Amino acid sequence: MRANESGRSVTSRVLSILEAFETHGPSLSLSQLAELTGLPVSTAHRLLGELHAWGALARDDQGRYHVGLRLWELSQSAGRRLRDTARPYLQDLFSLTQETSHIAIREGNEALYVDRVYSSKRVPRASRIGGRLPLHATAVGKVLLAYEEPWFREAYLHGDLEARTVRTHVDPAGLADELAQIAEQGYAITLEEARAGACSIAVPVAGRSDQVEASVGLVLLSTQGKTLTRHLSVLRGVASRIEAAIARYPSGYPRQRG
Amino acid sequence: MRANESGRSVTSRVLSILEAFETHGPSLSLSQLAELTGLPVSTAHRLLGELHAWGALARDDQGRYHVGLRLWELSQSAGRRLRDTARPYLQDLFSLTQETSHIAIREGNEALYVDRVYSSKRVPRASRIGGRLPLHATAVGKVLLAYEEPWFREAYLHGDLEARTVRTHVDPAGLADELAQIAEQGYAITLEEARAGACSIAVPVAGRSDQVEASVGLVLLSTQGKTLTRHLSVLRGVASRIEAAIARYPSGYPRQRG
DNA sequence: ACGCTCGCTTCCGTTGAATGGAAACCGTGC
DNA sequence: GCACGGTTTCCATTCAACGGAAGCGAGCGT
Repeated sequence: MRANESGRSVTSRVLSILEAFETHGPSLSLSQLAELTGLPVSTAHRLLGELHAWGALARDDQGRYHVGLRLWELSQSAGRRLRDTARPYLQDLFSLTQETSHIAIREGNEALYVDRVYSSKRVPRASRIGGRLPLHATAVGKVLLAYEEPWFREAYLHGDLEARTVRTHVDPAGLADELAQIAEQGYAITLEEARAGACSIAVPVAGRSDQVEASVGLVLLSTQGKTLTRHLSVLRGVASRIEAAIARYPSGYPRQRG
Repeated sequence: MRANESGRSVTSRVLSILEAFETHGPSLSLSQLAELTGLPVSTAHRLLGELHAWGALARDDQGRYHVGLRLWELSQSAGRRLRDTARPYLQDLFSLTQETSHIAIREGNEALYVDRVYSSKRVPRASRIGGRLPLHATAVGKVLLAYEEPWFREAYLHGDLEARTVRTHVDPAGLADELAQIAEQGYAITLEEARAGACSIAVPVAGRSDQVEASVGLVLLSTQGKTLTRHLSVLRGVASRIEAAIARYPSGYPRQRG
């Protein structure tokens, strides 16, 4: 191995290629990938060839690379149980309210959207399946934060609180009070904090150990910001159904370590 | 390198680990992975450690490995355009018919389900997002096959035609006639051929080059097998909307080479 | 039409990351 | 307490990986 990034494993190089699609995807050229990964072009070319042959990546007519469907298929098993459990109820929630419904879990400092039900009618595009948004800027995220352990919440509030819109709450003391209120009242509301024009209401979904494992919410146009709580009972009803289904998970399914 | 699988690259070893989850997932122990991949246990352990540290795999309290959410997030970009384009219309189709709707593309000899809209009401579970079923055993698959090039169709019909249920059509000559009729009438129907208790109707969705790129369909209980064609007009309407949306894709988006 | 540039592809002598058997460790069952 | 099976760690050996150089092809400007 030459001095160029000596000590770097092949696995780490391959994963750095995949990482480049996270940060700069969805379509990247060979040269871009070499630059983003710090690999010489010939090395990148060789590793990309193997990933492409297997189907982890695809290549278009212009020679640009994308994530391949095989990786999509393979990874459907991740989070599938929660998604499959929640989906019918998100669908019911959508049918009852005709508003975009979604469910998120906490991943690090962000809300990760594991599913979402919406239609061609007005869709304030605040979330996307597989997408992430900062906890403090979303209703589902505020719920997840409100029910987290105090040390985590305090560490989060001491971190860098990004203002996603001009309406995002970023004052730590103000957010702490808000989260305490959310824990008391059992729901969170955001008004154009994640995205201009969109407001949201969310409630917690408890897991098997009675800890809050996810949060389910609705997204509406900001014109309906004053009447969000009218959806509370149906949201809570749906959350209860999801919790009951989670409680019915087969025994012995362990919590993830990683 | 020792004689054990000499000449095998690190990348191919890593990919063989991921492949093990395709075929034997979703939860595998270290020893199982070593066996499935043909790697010595210590080699598997080392490579798994790297995949786990990055988030490609997760490990539970019992030390078993699963596909990690990071891979799921990363791979959402694969097929996203078709999924995001089709979803609102699948949702409309579901709202109008209250039946499970799905969309599939052809991947090799199978129908790959890229999206599906369903609810907690009666759901004949024939398909699953990211799942595959043989082309000849599904309505969407028959549509895709009917509009394929003759050489592909003939090669497919000369292959091994699996009987998924006792009702699956597996006679090559009979299937050839059926596919010709499907191409003429513009829709396909299956009656308990993919799964007992479920029947389905599907129509084609043309891509930009007027070739059939996908197929959209409905799944119903087999008790409604005699009245499937009453859904034809709404199915065709939805297919047209999806085609129009595909036609509006930004210019220069190349077909995949892959 | 031609020359230049840039990105991609292929080649191969050199070398250090990867190898995997052995030993140690750990948890479970008897 | 012991045996067993699975997991984890170590390290001497070696060959898969490296990446610079050269070649190729497409696109662009003159």
